Amino acid sequence: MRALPRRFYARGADLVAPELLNKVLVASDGRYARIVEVEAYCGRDDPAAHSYRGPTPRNAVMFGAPGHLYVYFIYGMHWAINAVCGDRSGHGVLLRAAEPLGGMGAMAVARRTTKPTLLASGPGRLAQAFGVSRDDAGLDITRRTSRLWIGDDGVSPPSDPLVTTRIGIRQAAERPWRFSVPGNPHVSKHRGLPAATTG
DNA sequence: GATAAGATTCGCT
DNA sequence: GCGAATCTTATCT
Repeated sequence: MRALPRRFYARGADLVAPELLNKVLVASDGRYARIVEVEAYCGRDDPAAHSYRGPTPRNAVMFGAPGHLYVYFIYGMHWAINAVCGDRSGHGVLLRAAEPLGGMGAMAVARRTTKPTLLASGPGRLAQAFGVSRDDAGLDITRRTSRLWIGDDGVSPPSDPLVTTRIGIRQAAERPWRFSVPGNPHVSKHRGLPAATTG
């Protein structure tokens, strides 16, 4: 499996996000899973983005080179994983859910459940399944030598991704920036509103 | 230095 | 469906 090149990430998060569907998140210990649900956060154009008000110590990595990992801690108990996108402009794609393909034993231990659809269906669950924490902030996900990276195993993104509004935000909640693989049972159960279609 | 809110999950009803 | 758990960060004073 090849790693996605840095130029893949060097576009707006809203463009990168749907193309990350069906790509594979790989950990160096053998855990890997197919990405089935993502959300785009578009920097200074996006009131819901952590980077909306400019660089801070927490979000600094989002204003660095694309193809790195932005990791944050939320609600006092959950970690979340983002791929930094764009051109040092604060863009990122939140990885919300994945379908486990390998290393499910380690994921089950980390998650304290063996049910496949509970291993990585949700941003907090996905991070926990992969053992992600502050230590992984800033990882270069374009390199196969990194503890975590994103690869392409030849499966194309869906030609008709399900496009809805994002989950759990209050600002700019109406923007159609959540993308998922239609019908995949590992997509998180939260309901976004259907995005307006162009016909 | 204090406070409020947060890109969530889980268990109980 | 609802609320607790739990702590970091940003934004005040």
